[in-house]
Amino acid sequence: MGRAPCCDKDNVKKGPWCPEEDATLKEYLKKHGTGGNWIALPRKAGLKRCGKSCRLRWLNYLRPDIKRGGFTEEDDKIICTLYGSIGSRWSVIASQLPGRTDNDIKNYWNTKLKKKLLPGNGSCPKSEDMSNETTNDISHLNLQQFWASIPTAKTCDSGNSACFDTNSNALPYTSESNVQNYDSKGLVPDPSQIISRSLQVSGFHTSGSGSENYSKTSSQGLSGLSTSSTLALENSYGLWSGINGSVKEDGIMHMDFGCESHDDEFLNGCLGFQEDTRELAPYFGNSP
DNA sequence: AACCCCCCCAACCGCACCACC
DNA sequence: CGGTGGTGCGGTTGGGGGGGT
Repeated sequence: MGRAPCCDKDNVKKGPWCPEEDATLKEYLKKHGTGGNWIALPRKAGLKRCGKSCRLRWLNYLRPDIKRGGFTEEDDKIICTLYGSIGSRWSVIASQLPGRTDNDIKNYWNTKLKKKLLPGNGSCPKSEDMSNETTNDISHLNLQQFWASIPTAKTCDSGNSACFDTNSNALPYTSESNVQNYDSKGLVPDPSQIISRSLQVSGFHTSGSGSENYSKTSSQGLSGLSTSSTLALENSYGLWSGINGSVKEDGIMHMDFGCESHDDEFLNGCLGFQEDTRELAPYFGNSP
């Protein structure tokens, strides 16, 4: 038996909002706020709308600080980079673009950016474009917020390490095969390639000998770093922009973010593919 | 001018998660 | 600890507008 609907669907208006409804909702929220209950809000405000609909209308359209249209190249890059890292987690991506809504970004991606990413089309920031900007400079992003959004860690059976359950969408790294098309600096030309069960990363520069690696779990925060933990990104795409890296004796591929931290050195981290856990692991620690 | 097609985006839907009891 | 209600999120849809013929 399914759960009860959130509202009486027969008695709520659906479809486009009229200016009067917008005004009513705005006026009510201005006077009373949400009162912590969107479900009850339309009744109190005298609107024949579902609470969810009111919430959506406010968040995506009526909110005063909203920014509409006019995506810049910089916005494109941020969206592309984050989509490559975390997939379609629009709310997280939106959190990096003040004034943008997840719905707006989702629409923008589906109608514009996705097309740019198709092979042979690309004007979305590709490897060459982005490599001109030293390394992938995403230092302006709120990385603490970004990583905090990644799902809760679970323990996995690889010694004392913790890994993140990716619900099958982890990058399919396998140790037994090794032919894939990741570019050290740019987009994977066709995301569907990631489905193949092999991986080869090329074009990395050599770095110094290994040092202790650090990683974080989403519940730890950057201050609670521990050794030997791994993190699998919940995504199915590879989009590595300007990342440098190297494979070292320990079987871990160390990939330098090139991120600069505003407040703490840990953000000079690296990404690693760890053989024993078969997980993509971003390590936060001193770059090797 | 009329028709058609395509694109954009606002809005809906259903599910997952979380807090509370 | 399980049930319930509210919230948040991502996928999808469909109406409307604009451009092309």
